[in-house]
Amino acid sequence: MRVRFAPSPTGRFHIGGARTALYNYLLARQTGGSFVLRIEDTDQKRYDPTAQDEIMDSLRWLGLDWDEGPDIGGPFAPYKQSERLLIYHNLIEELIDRGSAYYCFCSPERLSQVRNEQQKQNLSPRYDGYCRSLSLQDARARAKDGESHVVRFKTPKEGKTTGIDLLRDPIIVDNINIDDYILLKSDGIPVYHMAAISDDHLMEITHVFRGSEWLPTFPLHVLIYEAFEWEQPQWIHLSVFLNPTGKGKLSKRTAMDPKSGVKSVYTLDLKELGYLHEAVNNWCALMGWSYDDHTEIFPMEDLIEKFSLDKLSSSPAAVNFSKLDHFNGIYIRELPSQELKRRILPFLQEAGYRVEDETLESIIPLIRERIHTLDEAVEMAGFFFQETIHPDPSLLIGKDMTASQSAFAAQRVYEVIEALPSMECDSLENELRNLADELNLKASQLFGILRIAVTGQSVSPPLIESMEVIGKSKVLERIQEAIALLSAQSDTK
RNA sequence: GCCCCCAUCGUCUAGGGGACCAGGACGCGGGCCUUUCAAGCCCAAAACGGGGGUUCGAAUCCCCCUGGGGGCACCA
Repeated sequence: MRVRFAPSPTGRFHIGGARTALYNYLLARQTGGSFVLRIEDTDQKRYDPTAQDEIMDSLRWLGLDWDEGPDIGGPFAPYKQSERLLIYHNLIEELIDRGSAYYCFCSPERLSQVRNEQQKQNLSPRYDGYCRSLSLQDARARAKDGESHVVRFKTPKEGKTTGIDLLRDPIIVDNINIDDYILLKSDGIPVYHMAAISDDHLMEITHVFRGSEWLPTFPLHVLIYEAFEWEQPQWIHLSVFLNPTGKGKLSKRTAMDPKSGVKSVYTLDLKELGYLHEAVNNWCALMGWSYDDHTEIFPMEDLIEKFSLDKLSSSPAAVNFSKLDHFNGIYIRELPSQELKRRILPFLQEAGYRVEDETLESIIPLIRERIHTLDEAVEMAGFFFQETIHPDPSLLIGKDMTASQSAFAAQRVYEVIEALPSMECDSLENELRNLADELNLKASQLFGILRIAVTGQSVSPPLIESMEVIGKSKVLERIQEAIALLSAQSDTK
């Protein structure tokens, strides 16, 4: 089995592409086949020189390594279409010789004029066949003379064409509805219809995954295969991703709207947002594919083992980022500590913290259940690394307490901790609970004051364990500061 | 306008004529646990778009309608 992922380097790499690449990869790895990366850069106008790197970086991040591609070569090199122009030219010559394609000298102006008139009459815009019956000899001569021209496919005017897609019923279209599409542009570069079809054949691709936006031109592609008398691959047209509401194709516009819940549609952004590639793969896989009526967690090995074409869905899927968050939380909780540490580190460093390995190591168990994305570690655990924190003074006042009562409690905590031989958390907790009893406070009242004093946050990792990590002197320092802040407040209660 | 595709809870989905007064998951609501927040556990609400057929029997098959999506470039 040979599959290929064939993106165009025209912009940023989005999650729809990630899913298509994933399915290709899964099939290749499951069957021991080959996964080919091919760059379809036949559009010189939309070409983005940074795009190929982003495609490859994204695939690498996701762990979707390819067996043949522009960077590593392979038996069917080159893998960039711009480097295969000669191949297409020869094939187009062959197609002309076979009577399935013809030169067309119509100017863009004439073409748009024809289109306009057709639209005015409510007809489908279609090439009117002006050059279709030019004598081949004359046309060749004109082309050789340098007259600007394209080459068009000579679509049969009668009959029907049937496309077989693995996910749906046969798609049968009247040939009269298929345009004489341009195969070769006047700049000598082929369009997708020519290049992709040729390469899939030449590279011996057995299964083609592509977006459902190709369904309308699917019959044309079948016709091209027939014209060359080539054997067709298995076709799988994947449905598009929809906006979270299920209305409209997922777009970067949606991602701009915070209400949509769409953090970004770009794969590499997801990495920056603190998502694990394991979760992204799992999430993508399940939009359009399912295994059974209850299994949802599929690490890559399981995906490779269990993926199957017959469980693919043909209906479009709305993306749901809260589900991604859910998956991400699960994978974060299951990641080995060393690995989680390694992945969180860059986010803390990015936030400007100097992170000692040992500190981070002891923090991991305190935060791993509390974060859904890696970047949340910054917010959750920043206080461990800050030299000083700046708690909101009003939050330092305990529940149903006055400022001076709170200050007194804090003072007593200070004394208790100062007297303690170590910050070992079992004994620390014991001491503090005893103190709460002694002060006639609920544990939650005392811990509340302390939490704000030590972490600066009303939501934090477990307090006692956090204090143990922060260390005695720094904890005492922060309590001291809290007492000062409390003493400066009047008892308004 | 023309062509093509799709249709089960808000969302992702299971379902392949009787096993379905439709199952799982996210989210939402409630509860338990609890030093906050999570995590975990438990409970609840929530769907077969409509109409015709076929059949003893339809979420499942067929047709129509509706809705949604995609396409109609010298883009992919």
